[in-house]
Amino acid sequence: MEDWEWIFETVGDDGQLTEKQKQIIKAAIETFAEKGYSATSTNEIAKKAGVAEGTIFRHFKTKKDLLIAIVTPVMKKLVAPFVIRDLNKVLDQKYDTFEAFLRALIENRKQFLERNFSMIKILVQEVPFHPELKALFQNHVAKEPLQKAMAMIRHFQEKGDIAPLSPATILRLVFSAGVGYLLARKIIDPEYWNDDEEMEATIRFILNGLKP
Amino acid sequence: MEDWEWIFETVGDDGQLTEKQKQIIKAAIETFAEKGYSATSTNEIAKKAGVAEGTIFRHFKTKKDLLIAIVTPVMKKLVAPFVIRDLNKVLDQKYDTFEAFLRALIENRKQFLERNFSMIKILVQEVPFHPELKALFQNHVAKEPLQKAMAMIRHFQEKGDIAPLSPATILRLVFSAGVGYLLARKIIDPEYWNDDEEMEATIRFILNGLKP
Amino acid sequence: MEDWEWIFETVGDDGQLTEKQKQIIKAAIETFAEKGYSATSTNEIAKKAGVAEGTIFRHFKTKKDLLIAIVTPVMKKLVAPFVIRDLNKVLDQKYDTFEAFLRALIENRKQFLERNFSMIKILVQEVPFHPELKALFQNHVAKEPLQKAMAMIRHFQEKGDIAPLSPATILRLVFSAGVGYLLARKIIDPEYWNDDEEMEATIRFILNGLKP
Amino acid sequence: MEDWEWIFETVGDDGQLTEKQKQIIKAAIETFAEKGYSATSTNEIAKKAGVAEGTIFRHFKTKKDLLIAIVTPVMKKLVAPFVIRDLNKVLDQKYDTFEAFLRALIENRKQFLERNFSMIKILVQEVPFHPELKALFQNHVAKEPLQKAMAMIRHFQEKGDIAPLSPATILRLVFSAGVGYLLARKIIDPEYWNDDEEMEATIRFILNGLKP
DNA sequence: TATGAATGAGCATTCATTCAT
DNA sequence: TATGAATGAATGCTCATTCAT
Repeated sequence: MEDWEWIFETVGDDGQLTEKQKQIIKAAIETFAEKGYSATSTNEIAKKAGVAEGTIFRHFKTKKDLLIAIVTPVMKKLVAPFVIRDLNKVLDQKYDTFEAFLRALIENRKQFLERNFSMIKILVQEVPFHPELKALFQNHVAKEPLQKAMAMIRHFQEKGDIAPLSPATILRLVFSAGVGYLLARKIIDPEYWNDDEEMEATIRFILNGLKP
Repeated sequence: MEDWEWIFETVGDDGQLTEKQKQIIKAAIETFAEKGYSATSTNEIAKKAGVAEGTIFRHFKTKKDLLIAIVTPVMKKLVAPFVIRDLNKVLDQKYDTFEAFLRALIENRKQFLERNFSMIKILVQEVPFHPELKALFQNHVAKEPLQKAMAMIRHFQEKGDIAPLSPATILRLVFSAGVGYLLARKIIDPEYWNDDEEMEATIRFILNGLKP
Repeated sequence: MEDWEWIFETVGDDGQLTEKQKQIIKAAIETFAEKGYSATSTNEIAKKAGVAEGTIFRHFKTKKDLLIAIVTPVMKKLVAPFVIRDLNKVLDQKYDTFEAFLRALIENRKQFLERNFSMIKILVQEVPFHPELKALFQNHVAKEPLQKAMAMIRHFQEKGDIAPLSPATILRLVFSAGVGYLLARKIIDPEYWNDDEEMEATIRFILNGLKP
Repeated sequence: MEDWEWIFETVGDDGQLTEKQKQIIKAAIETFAEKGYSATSTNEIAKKAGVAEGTIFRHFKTKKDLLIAIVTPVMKKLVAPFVIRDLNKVLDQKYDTFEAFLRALIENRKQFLERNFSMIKILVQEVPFHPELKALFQNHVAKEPLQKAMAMIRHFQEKGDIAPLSPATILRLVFSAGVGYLLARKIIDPEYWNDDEEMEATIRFILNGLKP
């Protein structure tokens, strides 16, 4: 069982996936990530999964359903750190400063990205082309998590940790810098990449950039 | 004649494209951007361009050739600001400070993005899936322009405008913040987006973040 | 069930062909023979076979595979009389004289040609244009059968039935006369063709021509 | 100017062919012989001939017309030895015996085959598939030449040189043996082919086979 | 006369999906 | 539940032929 197989727990009504279903999802993730959704044939997925082509359509009514089955749980987990009950308690107890919070957040998302790179790649590639996925995105990402994230920012602004800009702007700046760092790690040849230094530089950059 | 039709001047040997070729390229850009390269059929392009399907293949031997004909000139222009002879002269004469340079750069790329959004969307979407495009990218983007950009950063470091971090790291940080800003402009509902404020905030963020 | 349907027993791994596959092969034989391989479209074959075009490609990966599936078993049977174990026993027991052997051979091949004319026509027409078929021909026709045929000729030379020319030359002369006879039967208007007389004349011609 | 270019003198109304037309015919002969008529595209012929595709259709209304322009003169020349005025004079003056005639005939056709192999290959391959060519064949080959050939045979029968079989049968036997010899020469590896010996054997075989 | 761009029907092949077993 | 044969529409691409230049 691999690291990213948590996905199997979230699909389906009762959290029960047969072995075949898992094989299909796994094969689909690999192939969609490698060649793109449109350029992947169900035949190819069936072969890689070791099942008959018909079996795919027994479990996922259409090819697009298969895509949705992959993308939905990833969307949810993607913004997991921002779906918190008792947000303020967590902040008060765990994160004295914005810096502490930022370090924890980046570290956490770094691990998530590491373990789910293929799925996130599919998500990013395909959302622009499928209205269903856009709707999913709006539901799972653009509503509650966004509010929570901005509440966090306000919290640290009140504490005087960061400048009194619009929380949406700050979110965007932090997000850009964070995603830029995470993406560069995956793209740049490890030979030229000193991860500790780069992470430190990124955090310094954000903190200085947002100094009140 | 639309804004982005500069592309027609760069395609072909002698810069001569027939009207039909232009129609095909235009239709292809629209459709590739809307549905993705793989999900677009040549039949669809032909209809949108108002030509026979065979005509497409007279001018572009394969569907992929058509993609390449679109993507190649965009790649070149994408990094145009960093392909400069007499780099230092330009910097000395035109940009007293890093801030001036940064403002000019963002403004310039903002216009480019505005006029070429579809083509850049295609480029970003398809590069990961086509080795030929990756190779093009390496030739046109990852070599000379990167060197030039880092030389610029060193220039401003020597002037004491920005912190003495590794130029590659600074490039990444500025690039992340810049792209984040440009992307947000296009994605976020204009009702909630005050462009002047956001640009100002972004520039402040970068300058503060990189203060020596 | 027609005469020539022995072909179905030799195709496939376990000699099992579905009804659809048989329909496809039958339609392909008819059409290839009538119009030639290149001038026949898979659409045409599908219609004549009463199946969907896709069905052809489920069973024969390419159009050329279909050709090969037709031609291979015919090649094997074409030289069947010369693929014999215990060659000498057969000759000693069954054929006292070269004449007896020659009569039996011509009669046997006459029937084979009658029943497989279309397939042999395809074979002869297409071998020159397809390297794969040439290779098949060399394997199935030009090796063992040729050796066997020449051994037979030597056998009758030793018995003093035929002149002591090179066996290869004799083979060629007999083959030319035999094929000439078989071809003429099929081409010449039956009204002008007295088969018994022509066969007798051909056999006399060969026997006299090769008298020691 | 190559050996077989006599073909150019017979095509066209007034025996005048432009250089372009010659190039086209030459390219067509090469390609038809190599890949077959149906498998050859006019584009391919145009490229090989160094002319525009439209030029082909200016000179030969359709692709089939081009085939006919190639095949017709070859058909005429193929049976040239049997299209003779004053047949008996020729026979009395030039050929004392059937053997002398046979030798001269084979030698003459050998040279013709040598010089026109590609065109004869096309002729043999395509006649079965094109009713127009079949009609041409009947006109040019199956009428006068056949009568002449049979008259020759009767002449030698009256002289007592060959057996009193039906002239048609004798023609067939001689033709089979002759074509078998000519074909074998072209097909069999020259290393294993002693032409003088084989020709001698073939002539002996025919003469003995037809001895009265 | 010669060109080569343009055509649209036709090509072999692949596709997502269905359905009898 | 799982299979894989069957489908026919759709795919990217080629074809012989036409026609304005």
